[in-house]
Amino acid sequence: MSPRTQKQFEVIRESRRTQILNGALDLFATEGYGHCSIAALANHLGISKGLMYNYFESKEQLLLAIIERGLSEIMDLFDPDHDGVLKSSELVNFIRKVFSTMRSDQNYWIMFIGVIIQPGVRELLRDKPIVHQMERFTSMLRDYFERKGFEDPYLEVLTLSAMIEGLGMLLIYTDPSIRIPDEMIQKFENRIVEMYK
Amino acid sequence: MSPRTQKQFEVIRESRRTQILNGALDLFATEGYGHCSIAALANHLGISKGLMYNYFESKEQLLLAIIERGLSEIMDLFDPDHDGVLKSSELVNFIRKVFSTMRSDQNYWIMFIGVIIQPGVRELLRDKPIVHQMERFTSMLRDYFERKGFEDPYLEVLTLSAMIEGLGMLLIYTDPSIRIPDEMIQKFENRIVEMYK
Amino acid sequence: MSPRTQKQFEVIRESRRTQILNGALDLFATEGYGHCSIAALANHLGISKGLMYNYFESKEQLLLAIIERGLSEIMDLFDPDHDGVLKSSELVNFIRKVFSTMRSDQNYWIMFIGVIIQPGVRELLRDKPIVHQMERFTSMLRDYFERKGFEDPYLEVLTLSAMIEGLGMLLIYTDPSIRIPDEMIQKFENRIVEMYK
Amino acid sequence: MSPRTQKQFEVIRESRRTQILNGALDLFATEGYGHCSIAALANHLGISKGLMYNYFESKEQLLLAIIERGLSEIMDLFDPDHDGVLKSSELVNFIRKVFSTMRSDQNYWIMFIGVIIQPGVRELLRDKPIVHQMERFTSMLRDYFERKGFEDPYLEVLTLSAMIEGLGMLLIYTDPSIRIPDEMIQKFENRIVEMYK
DNA sequence: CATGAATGAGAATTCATTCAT
DNA sequence: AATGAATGAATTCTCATTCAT
Repeated sequence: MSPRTQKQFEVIRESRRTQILNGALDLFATEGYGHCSIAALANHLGISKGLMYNYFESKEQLLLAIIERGLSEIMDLFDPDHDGVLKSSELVNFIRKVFSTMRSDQNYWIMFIGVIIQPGVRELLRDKPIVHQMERFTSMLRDYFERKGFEDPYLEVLTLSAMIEGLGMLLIYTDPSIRIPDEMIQKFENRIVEMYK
Repeated sequence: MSPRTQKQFEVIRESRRTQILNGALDLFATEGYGHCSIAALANHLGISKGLMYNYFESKEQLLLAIIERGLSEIMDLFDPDHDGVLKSSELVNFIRKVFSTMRSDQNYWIMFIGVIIQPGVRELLRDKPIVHQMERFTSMLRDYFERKGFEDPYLEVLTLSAMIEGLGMLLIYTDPSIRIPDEMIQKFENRIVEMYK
Repeated sequence: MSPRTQKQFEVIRESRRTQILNGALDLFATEGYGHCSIAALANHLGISKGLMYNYFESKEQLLLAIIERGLSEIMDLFDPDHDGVLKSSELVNFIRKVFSTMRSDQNYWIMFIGVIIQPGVRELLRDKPIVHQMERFTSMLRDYFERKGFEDPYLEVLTLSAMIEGLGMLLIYTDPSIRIPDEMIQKFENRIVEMYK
Repeated sequence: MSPRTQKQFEVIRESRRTQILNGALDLFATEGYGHCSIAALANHLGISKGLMYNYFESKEQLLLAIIERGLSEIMDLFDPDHDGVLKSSELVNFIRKVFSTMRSDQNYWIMFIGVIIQPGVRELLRDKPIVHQMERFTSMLRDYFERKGFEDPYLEVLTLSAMIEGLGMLLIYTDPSIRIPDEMIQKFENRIVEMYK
């Protein structure tokens, strides 16, 4: 009967926030951000429409939160010891993890890519801390290729990034009925690892 | 003022259709398909809302027409002599043209990719003739790599496709203020040409 | 069967606009701006909800348009020959007309006063041409009292304005069951006319 | 830490109630009753939304309490010895106090007038004791003018009331940048006092 | 062929109020 | 007494589409 403590409220908020974030990712990924209404989201989550606005300012801010969290998760796969220097094993590990994630969470990637290239989304992201982390990603990669003795490190950054992104795209719009076989993805992954390990 | 002939009507219709298609691509690319209303489109084109429906069944069908035309244009870069066999010079030409288009029409690519990965769009495209052409593209490429003696032709199809798509993605979401330099894109292009010519 | 001309469309728009303006004034006055929904307004007018947005950007802009039109009408009672100089007969006429309007359109005044003193409304009105006209009103009145030889013309502007406004207020919140008798309003009106004719 | 006595509880409740009343007046006056949410109010007060409902049945009842308190305060300026008879000095005092309050608490008047003329508010007030007090105010004033030998006492009630209300209105909607000078208000006040002292 | 007024089905959002703790 | 998460009804606003002219 005693009132909830500050702590209790925080726990409730945090878990609810996560629940909404996950549910929204789910729905946005399968139905598309544009076609998914707040009503549908609330329904999917079993909560009221209003509650979402208790946690996020708008549908757009909710999307932004999803993107930020997603990018953070990718960045966390990178430079796990946070020493600012990329080791060969760390890069290999990163590549392997990214590929396995792409294989297992395709809907996630569809939504993710579909969303981050929307006009307007980049503007929303600008000045978010996550963007600076991504720049750090690029520069660490460049240093790595420099140390490895590649002739044009930046070209390699470009090549590696493009190959990863590109496979993501292929996975997305290749017709499900003629799915790219998993062992082919493995080969592709191995090729990249061989090139840059 | 003699009445227009059948022929004249067709010319008028065709040019109007093209005008709408171009204007819609413009606007969808810069504003995003979802954020762009028919009213805004009509305004942008200097025509009435009703007229659009005179040429396209719905906003969705308009989008579809844009995509089909876009894919056709890409396919037309390919196998120009339509003999079903890809020559080395044809492939090189194709790669060069794709890259130069990507450099000059970035908004087009942003919209294009943003649109084709929307959930629902792939369903719309299914069974459209253009999709069969794209499958033809893949199989011709595979044949080409086979003739060239590559160990795993399909892996090369994957690699080439991924590298092109991937660069497209990078161009799209790289912050404009730190644009990828054109000579770097050239180097990347050259690398691909060297790999597969 | 021929398409409507530009002129025809203008006629339609103007008459519709007026209809909406009148209906909204009606409803805002009797129900109160805050308690009157767009749905109720559309219903009252026998039009769709959406149509109102075809004519006014928002509920707030509709309100603004009502106020502007209302103020214009009052200003039009003033200085009818537009020579910038107020004649005694013109002032008397103005006072008489204002009082008769207040008597006959009480709901209008209730809404009008209720609305123009809302926080935020003054900001909306700022820079509208009508405000400049109102300043012209004050300065013409002051000139008039100066010519008439009043010791402190501005004090008379204040007194006259306050008496008119004040009666408006009294009419508004006096309990309808003990209505101020019309002949009392007449006496009040005569007193003002005597003071300033 | 002995348990609080009944008395202590009452003191706490009363001070909380006053705090809420003052804060609500503040916010309603500056933001407008309609635009001010309970959440905003709670935030402004540093209390929870729920607590407000512990003291007032609803937002509407809170508004009513503010109005009643405000009217009471004005009435208390009147007939201070509660003998039911208005003395000349009492009337002068009343006028002086009303004017000084209007000068110092303009936001209060803006909200107050803005609120009491809302459609629906008069209905809320009906049958409240405060309304009877206001009628008593009118009748005492009338008696006063009768004793003073005015030809038409009710006309003077009307005139005095209108002049006070009217100045209130002028203060409210006169553009702040061209504020009515305080000495002009003084002159206006003196004029009224001279008329009716 | 061309127009734009009109519709109406939803969409996002707000917010007074409740209630478990 | 006090909290704030949760609700849900109401509200503003959007926009693809129709249709009379």
